[in-house]
Amino acid sequence: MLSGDLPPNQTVYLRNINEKVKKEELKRSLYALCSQYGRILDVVALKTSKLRGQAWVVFSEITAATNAFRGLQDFDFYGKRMRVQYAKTQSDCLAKEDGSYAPKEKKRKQEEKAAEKKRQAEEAQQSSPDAAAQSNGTGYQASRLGKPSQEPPAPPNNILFIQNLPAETTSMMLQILFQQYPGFREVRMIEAKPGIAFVEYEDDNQSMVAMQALQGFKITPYNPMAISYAKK
DNA sequence: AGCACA
Repeated sequence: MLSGDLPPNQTVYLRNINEKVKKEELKRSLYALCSQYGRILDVVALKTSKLRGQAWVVFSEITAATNAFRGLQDFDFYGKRMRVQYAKTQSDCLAKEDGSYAPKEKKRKQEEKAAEKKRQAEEAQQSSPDAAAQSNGTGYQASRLGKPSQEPPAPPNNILFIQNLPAETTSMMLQILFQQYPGFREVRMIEAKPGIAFVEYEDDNQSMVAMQALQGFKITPYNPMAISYAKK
């Protein structure tokens, strides 16, 4: 009897994750990696002593979870072989959808405290007169894809040029995605130029395969990546 | 290995 054979669940439980990865980066990398298998509703990761090295990824469809279960078994993630199981229970974000969510007694007090804190923070916001003016209301900056260029796109070659990446993107996150395709060599990012990256493959065919696979791929819900060939 | 929902 293997420990891993729980019944299928919309949520996959991941373990044997490199514990050095920071929580926010971990969530983003998992979001990026797991989005290949379907729409993700939530990623949960905690770094408490009992829960570090583990994460839950909640899919909108059980079939997506099943594909992730198969596709990511033993996936090399930050240098460790990730293990995938189905979650034992339903995720809260799904219970909230179908109305069956009942907060656990344990947490009630903490939540009340958090709500109180939030209220106070909002009050503080309102007393700052130009807080609203600093935001464009969309929650993120207008994307800077650069001026529509007159020049024709660069011809196919072994280096991909990636644009429209969210500012939080790290080269490790891109490596996790792009190294899944054969011939991967390296990711290069430029400190002074957020939102773009170069990904090199051994040859033109391999870069094309990766481009087709990841064109428009969303690392976060609002940033479909735009992949073209690098100018040489 | 460890199954949560900061």
